[in-house]
Amino acid sequence: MCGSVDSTMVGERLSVCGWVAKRREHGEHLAFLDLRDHSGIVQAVVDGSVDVRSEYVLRVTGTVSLRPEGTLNDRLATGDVELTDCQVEILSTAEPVPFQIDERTEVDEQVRLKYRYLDVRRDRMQRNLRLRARVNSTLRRAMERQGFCEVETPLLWAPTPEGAREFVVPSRLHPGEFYVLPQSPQIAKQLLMVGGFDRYFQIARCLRDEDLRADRQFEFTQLDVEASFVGQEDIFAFVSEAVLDAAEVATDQRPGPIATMTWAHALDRFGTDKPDLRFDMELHDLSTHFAATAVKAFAAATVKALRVRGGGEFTRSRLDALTDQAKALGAKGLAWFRVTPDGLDSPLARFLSAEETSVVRSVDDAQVGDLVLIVADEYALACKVLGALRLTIGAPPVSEGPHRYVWITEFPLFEGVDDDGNLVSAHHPFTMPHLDDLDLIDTDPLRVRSQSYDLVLNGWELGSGSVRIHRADIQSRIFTALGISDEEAQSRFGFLLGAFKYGAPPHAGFAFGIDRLVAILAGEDNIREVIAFPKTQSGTDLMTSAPKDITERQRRDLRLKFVPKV
RNA sequence: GGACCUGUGGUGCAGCUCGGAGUGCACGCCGCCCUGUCAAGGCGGAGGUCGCGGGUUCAAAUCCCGUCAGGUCCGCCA
Repeated sequence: MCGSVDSTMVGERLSVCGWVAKRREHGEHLAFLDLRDHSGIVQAVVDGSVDVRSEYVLRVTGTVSLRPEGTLNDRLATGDVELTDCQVEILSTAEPVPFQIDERTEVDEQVRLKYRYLDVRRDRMQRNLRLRARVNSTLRRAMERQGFCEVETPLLWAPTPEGAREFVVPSRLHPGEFYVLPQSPQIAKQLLMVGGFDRYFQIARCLRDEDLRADRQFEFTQLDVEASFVGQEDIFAFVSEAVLDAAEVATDQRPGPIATMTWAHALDRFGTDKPDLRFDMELHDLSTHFAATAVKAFAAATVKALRVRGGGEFTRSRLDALTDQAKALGAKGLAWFRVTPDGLDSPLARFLSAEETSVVRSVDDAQVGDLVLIVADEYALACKVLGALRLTIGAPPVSEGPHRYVWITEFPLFEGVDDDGNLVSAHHPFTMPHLDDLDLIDTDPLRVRSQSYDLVLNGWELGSGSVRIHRADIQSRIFTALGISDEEAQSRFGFLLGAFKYGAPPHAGFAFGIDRLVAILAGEDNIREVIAFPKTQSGTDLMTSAPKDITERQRRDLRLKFVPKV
């Protein structure tokens, strides 16, 4: 390979294949070719008459030689040698490429995606995709070492109208009926538990027809895990082992044990269930100090504050931008206070009582030159808004700083109520409630904690899991709470409930997004950078032009008719 | 469904506030020169629907409206 030619091979006659990265001509009798493959670049010395251009594919047969004194290139791994007396065989010619296959200029992503096969020829994508391959194999080995068995599950599954929107696949043999592509192998893996595969895993493709984001594609890959006769702590141990192995492979450093934090703490201290722990800036609750305030802006259930070190320097326009962000997230406004030697500098300062001034003045040990931001609102909204401002102000780029993993535990079982007044599962309907909270299901359901958990890395949710319900009586109480009748439960999940009648072991599991893990390990802030052929934000593929029309014949077979939007 | 940012030779940018001839820079491409370069160098050259449509104006890359594409985010993602 190009990159592995070195001085130990001097004198050897060898053939290397690769692409012409660069040609440097020096007249009739001398030219240098940089021959590139994924391993690196090697220089071949050829006659000036050799007519090759950038990105031609060559087989160069030459003698490995030490470069003459004074011509070594220490910026090239193979810079002390070169190939001489070369025979050049052109395996393929190439037209000028739409962008250069090097790292010198950032190319617009639209162009990169259209010519993705050229983009992946570049070093960045080579590195990222090869890192991903190593992470995959590391995860697989870690799971096998821990006694897990890899089982594949179907891509063509039955519709379960619950949760994420599914991709639908029309059936040819059963016109008018449909398969769906799985949002995750959730139910399949629980059936495998019933089937006696007490330790299952799979590197599984999941598909969700929801809007795309920097960290979300229609199709993504999860390390999917489920085990019987185990609890939350066991799952943490299994998954931590795999994740830390992968991190070690990627960074040559094994992170320490992964800490845990309850959902309630994460929300309270960081304003989110996926805290970025690379920096401190915690939220502080001032509600009790403002319980009887005369300041209208602070008359709310919750008053939360964030101290910004050095934020006294923020310009008025930056404060306005933060205020706009707060409002966009639903806050009525954003109160800011500059801490100065003379007290608080703020439009609201003169309305505060002496005691309130002193509370604000000393939030989180604020010093002169700091800024204090305050949001007063319902608890959840105040947390969400200040949590977002915390990230805007303090979060380093994804590619910077340490990797801070954390387990978030004790999520609420229900996250709210839908339009019909029924409770909605926070995770999924098979999540085991916290056993201490069973009695709250009927009396105060929103306070029921669940035995579910997330794994978070640098503010990104890597994945989630839970202890599952294996007892019919508890499952039935949950369905009742969710407003799912017996009949409905039977028609939606009948095969699972049926399976549970024949000896369901207690089980628990987890699944995390490999795309997201690899992106962060690669220092990328976007999972498209670790996916060979990703979709755009509007779900198109700029290379293949998918989605596209199908043929009349295909439509006929499927008995599909397109109804235009009116 | 919504907010914001971006769109100028093949690529990356500048030009846009404050309208005045498609102006400039770097890379690439083509031709010629060059026997030790490696971001090679020198000389010359080609290459444009300023995303698209409309409007304002004597005049639009520039201002206004609409639209398309890409991105970031909100909603959405059990």
